[in-house]
Amino acid sequence: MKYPQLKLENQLCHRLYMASNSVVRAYRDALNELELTYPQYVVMMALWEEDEISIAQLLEKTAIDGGAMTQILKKMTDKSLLAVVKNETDKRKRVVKLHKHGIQLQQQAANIPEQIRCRFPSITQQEATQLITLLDKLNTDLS
Amino acid sequence: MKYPQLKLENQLCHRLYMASNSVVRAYRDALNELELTYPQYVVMMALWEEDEISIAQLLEKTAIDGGAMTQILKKMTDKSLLAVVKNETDKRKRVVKLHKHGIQLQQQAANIPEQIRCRFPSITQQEATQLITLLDKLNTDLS
DNA sequence: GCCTACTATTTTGCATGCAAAGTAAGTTTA
DNA sequence: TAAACTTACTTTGCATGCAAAATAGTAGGC
Repeated sequence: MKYPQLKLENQLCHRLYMASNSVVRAYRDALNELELTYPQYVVMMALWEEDEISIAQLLEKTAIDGGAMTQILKKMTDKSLLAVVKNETDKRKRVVKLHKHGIQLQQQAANIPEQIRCRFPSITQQEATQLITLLDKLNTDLS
Repeated sequence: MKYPQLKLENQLCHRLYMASNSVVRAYRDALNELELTYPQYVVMMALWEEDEISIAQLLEKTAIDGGAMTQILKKMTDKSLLAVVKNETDKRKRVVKLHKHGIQLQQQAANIPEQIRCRFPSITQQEATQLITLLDKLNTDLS
């Protein structure tokens, strides 16, 4: 082959692409029970950590696309998981606030991380930590 | 926090989600010059390695969704990068074959890997290899 | 050869991811 | 203070990713 650097086998990025898709797919069954998609689950995790934050803060924490976030919050509002309320101080800003149902969902979600963890038994705890460290480096470079 | 396992900070999967999106975004400028999207580029890489393979083989190599692949090949056909031809032996199968333009594009793509590599300077070559190894493990577990 | 099962691919409907344009409100500048 | 910016979101149009159903076409079992 003329250009070995173009072989799929040598592409770190293609590995990431596959891994990300596989992982999100792996969540599907567990999340279906909560009637959440993966991005919606990420939004919930962000809000369980800190409720009543602005949409900008939510975008920052989740790294979800802004355009998509509008739609995601709309759907989650329809499901009564949360509400998006105006900020009187600065009317451009909007604050996201969990509803009762959204708060209660945390308990049902508590066992999901463990469930997913079982899906990649070949990865040791040390390797998982290593992966996180390396991906954080990558994400810092690309942000 | 009641459930530390739900903290975003502890989510390997969220790191993957961010990294995959960031990396695909990083390709955009370089790929725009070739008028390719990232999945389309992956298809090209697969075909540059081995031309005239069936759609099933292409799906296997690229890990792209089957439903999406139909659309992707349609667009690439419109751009005269390739053709999808019937297999006379087994009429269910279809074979993907690069056109002249698609073959020539490889040369223009040759410098893309290097360009992308420059976007994450914090990652050493050794760490990149390590990442690939770990992601392969993960992908094997999830496949 | 006929019916059933299986395979390869496409289609459909929904949920993002993304760039770019649009909107509304707050801030800065001349 | 009015025009020019900037901020915080929302909207739009396009390209997937995904599950599930629909379409051929092929292979097996009787």
